[in-house]
Amino acid sequence: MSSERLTHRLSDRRAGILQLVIQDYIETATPVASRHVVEKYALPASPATIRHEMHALEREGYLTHPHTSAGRVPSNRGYRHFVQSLMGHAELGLAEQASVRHQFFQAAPSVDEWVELAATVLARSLGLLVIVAPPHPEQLRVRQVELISLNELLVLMIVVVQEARMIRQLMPLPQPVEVDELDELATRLSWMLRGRSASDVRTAARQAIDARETHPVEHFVLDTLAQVLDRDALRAGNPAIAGLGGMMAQPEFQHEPERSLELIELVDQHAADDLVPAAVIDDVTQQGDIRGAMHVLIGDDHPTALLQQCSLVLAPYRSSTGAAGPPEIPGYVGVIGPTRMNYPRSIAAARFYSQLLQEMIDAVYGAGR
Amino acid sequence: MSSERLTHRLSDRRAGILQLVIQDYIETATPVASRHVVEKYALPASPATIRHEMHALEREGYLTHPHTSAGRVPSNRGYRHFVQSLMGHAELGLAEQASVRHQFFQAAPSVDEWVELAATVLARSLGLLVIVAPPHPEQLRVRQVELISLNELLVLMIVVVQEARMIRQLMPLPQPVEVDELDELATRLSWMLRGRSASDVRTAARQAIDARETHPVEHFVLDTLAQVLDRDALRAGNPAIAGLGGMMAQPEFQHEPERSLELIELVDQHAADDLVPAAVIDDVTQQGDIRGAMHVLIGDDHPTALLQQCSLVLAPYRSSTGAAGPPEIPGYVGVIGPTRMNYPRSIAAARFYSQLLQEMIDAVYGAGR
DNA sequence: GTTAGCACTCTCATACGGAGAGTGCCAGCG
DNA sequence: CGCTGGCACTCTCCGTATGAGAGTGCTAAC
Repeated sequence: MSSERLTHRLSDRRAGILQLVIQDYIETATPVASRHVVEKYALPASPATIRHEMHALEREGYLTHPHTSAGRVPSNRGYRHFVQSLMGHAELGLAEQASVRHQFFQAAPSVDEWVELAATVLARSLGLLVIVAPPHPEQLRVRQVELISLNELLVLMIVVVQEARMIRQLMPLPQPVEVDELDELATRLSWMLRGRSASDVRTAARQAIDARETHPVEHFVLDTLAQVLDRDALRAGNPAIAGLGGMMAQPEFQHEPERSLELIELVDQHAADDLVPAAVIDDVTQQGDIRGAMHVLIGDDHPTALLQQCSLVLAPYRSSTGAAGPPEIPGYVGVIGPTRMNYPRSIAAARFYSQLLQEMIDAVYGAGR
Repeated sequence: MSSERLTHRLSDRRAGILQLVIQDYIETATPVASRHVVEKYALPASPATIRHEMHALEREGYLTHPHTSAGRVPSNRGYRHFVQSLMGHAELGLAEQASVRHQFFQAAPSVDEWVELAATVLARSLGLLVIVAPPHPEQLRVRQVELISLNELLVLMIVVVQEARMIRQLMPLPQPVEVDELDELATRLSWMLRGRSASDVRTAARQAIDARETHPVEHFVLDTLAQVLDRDALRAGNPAIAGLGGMMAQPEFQHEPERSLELIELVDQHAADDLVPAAVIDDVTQQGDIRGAMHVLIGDDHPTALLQQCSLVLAPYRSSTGAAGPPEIPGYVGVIGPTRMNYPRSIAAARFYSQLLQEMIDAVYGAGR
C-alpha cells in the first residue's frame, strides 16, 4: 500500500528495462529471464546487471516472480505504468482501417447490425473477447398505443415510441373485452400517455386504482405497458459479444479449466453487466464530451472477481444527435483480455471502432431526422 | 460392419441389462461395472452372470470397454438401439410446459425473439447446447425499390420484399448521380423487378450490360440489389445458439481442452452449418408434413468430425402459412450433447419447443394475414 | 557501477510401485 | 445347461522419487 503511494522516479534505464520486460511478456506469455532480454535486445550490459535492476523493479512493485527460479512477470502496477507512461500512442494501420470501413458499408444500415459486426470483426482481429453496446435513450416515451384484438382473450398491443421504434407485445386478458371497448381504451390511453415514460405510466396506473370508475382491464394494460417500456429500453442497449474462441485460446486459460468455465458461462448468458462494470458507464454518462475518452481497467481494478486476472479497455461513444436531444446512455466498445494483452493495439482498435460506430450512426440516422 | 447387418434378436434379459447400463451411464458418466448394476437395481442374478451377458452385448456391438479392467460403456450402436426400441416415450411435465408457455407470452411477439428465448430457456433446462432456427422463405422477392440520396455519392437503398420485410442498404456510388435520375431509376427498377428473386435480378444485370444504352449506375445498383436479397434471405434464418456454458460443464469436456476449444470456436462464429448438417435440413425440406418428425443423429452419424463424439436431436417445424404459400425452409430446434445425453428428456423437450414455436408463429403471424 | 562465478531453489517430465477396480475364465453346483 | 463363486490378470490412478534444466541471488573481483 505505502509503496503504491511513493512515486518513484524510475531511472531511464530502469524504465527501459521495464518496458522491454513487459513487451516481451506480452509477446511470449512466458516469464522473461535476465539473460533472455539481454540477448534478444542486444543490451550493452550483462545479465547480472539486468538482474540487479529487475530486483529493484520488483522491490518497487512493478514486477513479480511466480517462484524463486523463474523469470520476471509484470505486476498490475507494472502494466498501469506501462499504459500511462511507457507505451507510445498507436494508430490502426490504414489498410486495416479501410478494410473495416468497407465491411461496415457492406452491412445493412442498422445499429444492431453494426454493433454485431464491430464485435465479430474486432474480436477476430485481436483474438480477445469484445463486447460492443449501442447508445440508447435512457427512457422510452410513448407516442401512441394500439390494441388489436386477436381473439376474445388475446390482444396484441403495439406501442409507438418517440424514439422511432415500434414495440409489440402479446397480452392475454384476465377477462373478455369487446372490440369497441378496446378501441376506446386505446385512444384514451394514447391521449393520456403521450410523451410519458415508464415511471409516469406506473403512477397513472396507481391513480387508476384509486379512482374506481376506470375500466377493470385498464390497470392491467397500464401495468403491461410500463413493463414493456422498461424491457425495450433495456433491449435497445443489448450488447453484442464475440471472440470467446480466441480468448479461450490465450495461454492463460489453457491450464485453468474452472476459470475458463466461469467466463464461458458469463458470455453464454450475455452477462454484460458483469463484463463491463456499470460504475464506469455511469461515470461516462455524467460527462459531456466523451470523444476519445478511453478507460483502461487493469487486473483488480475490475469489480467482478473473475475478471481480476483480466484487463478491460473501454472506448465509450455517443451519437451526436443524442448529445443535444433527450438523455442517452452512451454506447461502448470494450475489449477484455488477460492482463498480458497488447494494450497499444487494443486501445487503438477500440478507439477506432468506437469512432467509426459514432460516424456511421450520425451519418445515417442523423441525416434521417 | 457385418455385425451391424445381422439383426440380432436380443433376449429380453439382455435387452433389459443393456437398458440399465445405458441409463446408468447417462446418469453417472462413469463406466458401469457388473457388480454396480446388480446392487443398484437389485437384480436377481450374480455379477458373474451379468458379466456374461455384458460380454455378449459387447460381442454384438452394443457396448464397449475403455480398457481391460473398466466397466462397460454404450457404443453408438447401443445408443441407437436404446433410442429406437428401449426407451419409452416421454413428455415434458405439465408444470414446465406451463412455465415455458408463460415466458413466451411475456416476450415481444417477434420470431427472432422467440427463437432466442427458446434457445436460452431450453439450454438452461437441459444443460446442453441448443440451436434454434426460424423457418424462412427460400428466396426473397422484390416488391418495390427506393433509392434515397444521402449525398452526392452515397445512396440509401430500401427494398420492400413480398415476404413483409424491409431491407435497407447503404450504397456508395462509383460516380455522382442526380436526384431525379435516381428517382427515375428506382421507379423503373420497381416496375421491372416486381416479384423477381435474387437470381432473376442477376440475369437482368447481365442483360443490362449487353444492352449498352442503360444508365452506367444501373448495373451497379442491380448487382448490389441481388447481393442484398441473398444476404437477407440468409439472415432471416439466422439461428440462436445457447448453452455453451452447460455443455462445457459436461464431464466429457472436462479433460479435453482442445476439443472444447474447437467447439467454443464453432459456437463463437455462429457456425450453424457445421452444427446442424445441411443434408438433414434439405431432407426435411422435401417432405410435406413434418409435424413431430424427430431426427436423431448419434455419434458418427454427424458429418462434422468434431461432433462425432456428440449426438444431435433435431425437431423441425414450419409455419402453417408457409406450407400452403411460397417454398419455405423449415425451422428447427436442435439439441447437441455428448452421446451420453439424456435422450428421452431431450427429445421430449425439443419436440415441445418446436411445436410451441409453430403455434406462436401461426397464432400471431398467421392471424395477421 | 559492472561483471563472472557459483550455490541454491523451484519446476517439469519421467519412472516406479502399490492400491484398487473389474474383467475373463474356470470349475463346480443346482 | 445355465448360474455362481473364486481367482488370476490387466489396466488405471495416484503419490513418491529422481534428475535435468532454467534462473535467480549473492559475493568477490574488476
